[in-house]
Amino acid sequence: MSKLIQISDAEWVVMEVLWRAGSATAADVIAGLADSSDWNHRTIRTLLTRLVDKGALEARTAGHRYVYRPLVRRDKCVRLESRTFLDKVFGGDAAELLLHFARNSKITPKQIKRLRQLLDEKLLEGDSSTS
Amino acid sequence: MSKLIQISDAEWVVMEVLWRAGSATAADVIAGLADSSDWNHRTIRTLLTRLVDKGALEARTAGHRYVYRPLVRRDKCVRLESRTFLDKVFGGDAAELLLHFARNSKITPKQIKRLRQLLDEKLLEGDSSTS
DNA sequence: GACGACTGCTTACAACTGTAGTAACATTCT
DNA sequence: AGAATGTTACTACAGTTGTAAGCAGTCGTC
Repeated sequence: MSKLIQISDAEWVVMEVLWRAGSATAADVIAGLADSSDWNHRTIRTLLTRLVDKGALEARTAGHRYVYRPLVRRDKCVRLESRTFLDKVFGGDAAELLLHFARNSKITPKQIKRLRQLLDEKLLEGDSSTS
Repeated sequence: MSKLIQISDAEWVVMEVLWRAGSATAADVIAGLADSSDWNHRTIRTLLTRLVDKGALEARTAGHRYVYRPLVRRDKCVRLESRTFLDKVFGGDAAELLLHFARNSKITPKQIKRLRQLLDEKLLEGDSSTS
């Protein structure tokens, strides 16, 4: 029922700014991306408009300009993207995906331990004991 | 230097058949997808042609038709897709990605153990001891 | 040997993407 | 007030994607 919004790569970059900021004007977003991208400000405005069209953002009039605000939660989008990727590349097999990234990624010992801990918890959950 | 080939979702499905089969005619691929998809055979032929154009497949003439064969290795493509996805959605932070999938995926205890084992090995590798 | 099935070649076409440019009005600076 | 700047609305344009259709040659069958 809830809208499935397809956010393109370039749009995603813009969304990240909005997700972090909560809300922002076009100028804010442009400023926020000034360092990390070399997009023309027109490009960013176009992306904002498209995101509004898609329903990913709302554009609330404030004076003679808009304040944009996300209408979709980041984690929801992450989940959707993740699912799509998982299905496409790993045929839906999450364990395969995890093995792939565990093997091929640089992660610190600290992160490894954190991850192992999470896996341990997951093993326990699976047990019959805990309610 | 080696070509970076962008394989779309639909094309990926076709590639999977070819990666599994090693080589196949259009008819073979169409047959192979008959169950899992309801694409028109023309669609599949189009995808094959595009994949040849992209350099992902070679089309070797055999009689009056083609035998297709992958020119790119699956694991190379998996790596590329993975990298792209990782950068887009998790800002390149593999540990974040791993945590996400470890949390949100259904994986069997067996798979969890396998994964934990791999992480353990990775911890050891990281040590100063092994050459 | 004519006919229908199969094959490749060419074309279609709209939606989505990346990447802007123009027009027109608002605002701000001098 | 006039000029420079900012802002939205509309337009552009080629490349990719999903999803085929039409045409023409080939092959196997009746």
